[in-house]
Amino acid sequence: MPELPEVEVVRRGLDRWVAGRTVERAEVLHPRAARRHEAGGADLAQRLRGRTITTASRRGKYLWLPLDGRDSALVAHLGMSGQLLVQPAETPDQTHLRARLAFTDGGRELRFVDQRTFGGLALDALVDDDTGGVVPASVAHIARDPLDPGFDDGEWVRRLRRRQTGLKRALLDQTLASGIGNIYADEALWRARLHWAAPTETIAPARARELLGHARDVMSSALAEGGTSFDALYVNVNGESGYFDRSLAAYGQADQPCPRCGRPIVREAFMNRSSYRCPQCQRTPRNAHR
DNA sequence: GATCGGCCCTGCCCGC
DNA sequence: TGCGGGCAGGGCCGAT
Repeated sequence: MPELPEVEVVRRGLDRWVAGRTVERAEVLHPRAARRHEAGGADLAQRLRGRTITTASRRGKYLWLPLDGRDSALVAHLGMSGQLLVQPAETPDQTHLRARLAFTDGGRELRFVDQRTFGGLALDALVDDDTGGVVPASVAHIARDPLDPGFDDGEWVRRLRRRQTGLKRALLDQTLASGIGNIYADEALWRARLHWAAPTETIAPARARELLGHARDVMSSALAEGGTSFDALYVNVNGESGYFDRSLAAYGQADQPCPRCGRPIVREAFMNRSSYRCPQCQRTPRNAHR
């Protein structure tokens, strides 16, 4: 899904449905699901047995479930197609079921389902990061996200302007600000009337702050609507989809009229993916970083 | 050190 | 109807 709003929807579901529960049995059904756990899937499953999940945390697109003792956590990343579902044990196995946790209370299972296997699970030590937070070691390089109360807007602007690249690359860089992916980058740039290739090094600080504000606003709005879903792949822990796709102005809107000026939105190749923009509102800058 | 392209996967949709 | 190519919301790794 999974950009910040969608991952936060999942985090809230996990906090409600699995916090306080003790793992009776864990199974890892596909090796790629545990490839970030160095000792492998069997080791991961064995180490989870008997551990109690205390809460559900998130930074950017990373989720983690701190375990009793609070010195380690089960880390999850959904990748492009991952789902964490809380379902009755009698629910038939999904085609792409990659891992399963059953709990001592005999209630609903936690399932990791992932078609494309870009996502994964790992057990990791919790460490202090350099911004005063406690995160899994494998997440320590990820910046705080714009919805995090500890996010430093001024520092983001300074670091952005030290980069020599295009605005969208910088928005997607999870070590600068986390949680923003292809959808919300395009939506924030559209709202700010900025081109994806506009240079980071010459953007006025006030314009940069504006762009950050739009990124924050668009992700907050998406979160309020349960996230963005184009199809059944992107769901909360109960398998339900969000509604924000109805509010997208640019992303995925090729040939549709720009909601501001009416010019057709264009799709352009970008980093082996796509970028969508309005050719009128988001003019190509002279010194673009292609 | 910073930046960027390639690549890891599966499935769906479209055009031929 | 069948097949091949392109594309999909991410991030790590290695080359430059």
